[in-house]
Amino acid sequence: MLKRGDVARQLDCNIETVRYYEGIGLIEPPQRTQSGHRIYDGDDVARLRFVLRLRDLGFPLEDIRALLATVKTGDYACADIAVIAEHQLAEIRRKIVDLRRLEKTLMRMTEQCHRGATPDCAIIEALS
Amino acid sequence: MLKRGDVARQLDCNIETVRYYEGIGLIEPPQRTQSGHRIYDGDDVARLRFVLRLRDLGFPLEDIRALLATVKTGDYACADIAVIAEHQLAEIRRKIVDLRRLEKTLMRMTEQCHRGATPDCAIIEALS
DNA sequence: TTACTCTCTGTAGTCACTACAGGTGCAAGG
DNA sequence: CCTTGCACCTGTAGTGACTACAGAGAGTAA
Repeated sequence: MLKRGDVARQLDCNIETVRYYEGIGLIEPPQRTQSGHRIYDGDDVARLRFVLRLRDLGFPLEDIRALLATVKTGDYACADIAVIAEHQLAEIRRKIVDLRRLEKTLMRMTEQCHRGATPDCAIIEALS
Repeated sequence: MLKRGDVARQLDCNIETVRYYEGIGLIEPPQRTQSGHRIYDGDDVARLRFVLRLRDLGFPLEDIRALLATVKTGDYACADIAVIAEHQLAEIRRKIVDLRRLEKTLMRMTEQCHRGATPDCAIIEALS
């Protein structure tokens, strides 16, 4: 039986994030002590870890919520999950493509720069 | 002389963004008509385009603000600009590395999945 | 004149947290 | 037993970079 701070330490997330996820209904409210302190059992921790792993894979919280709901019913096909995961994979690849384009542009710009002590800068030129 | 909507169309940005940038002091307030409508001249548009290009390169607005202030004084060395640009380049590369790691993880997970009609899913397994 | 579009203002909502203020609970040291 | 200090409780506000909306005034074409 862990308290909120213990859980946060164990899963390496911010203590406030745990309360936030409960507030928006992403995880179930845990048991409380008589004085009102939250106490988390092994299942609570496992469910939060599941959420955090998806988050760390870049899934938006709404997608995580939907995935949780699907998994909870048990009424889903493995193929459905694969579709969701591949959608997320496509999102990530799109972002990589975007960033690589930015990287190229910035690289070209910095290469042009003679790094002088005067304000006639190729970078500023390129932006104007 | 263009109105706000014209500027937004010309620079392909949201009309509200123009007002927002004025509100946070990122661009100077333009002239107004007698009735209070904003009117933008060529210089106004050029300055906004400069800001939008930096934004599209992923610079945070605060960095753009600082860059604008520096360029405005004219008292800067080309080398300083190069440092800022290379810092941003490093940021972008860091993000690419992060995303490529996520991509690999998700790829491995989806490859494991047999895409069946039952709920015994390798992806869910991997997350639990 | 009427109808329609554009602009004006201020404010609230988005996402995913994060930080803070002001108060209670709990556990260990003296 | 008392105090000290940390962990926890609640609600709320702030972050970044917009985006959307409500309600009112301005401009234009038929």
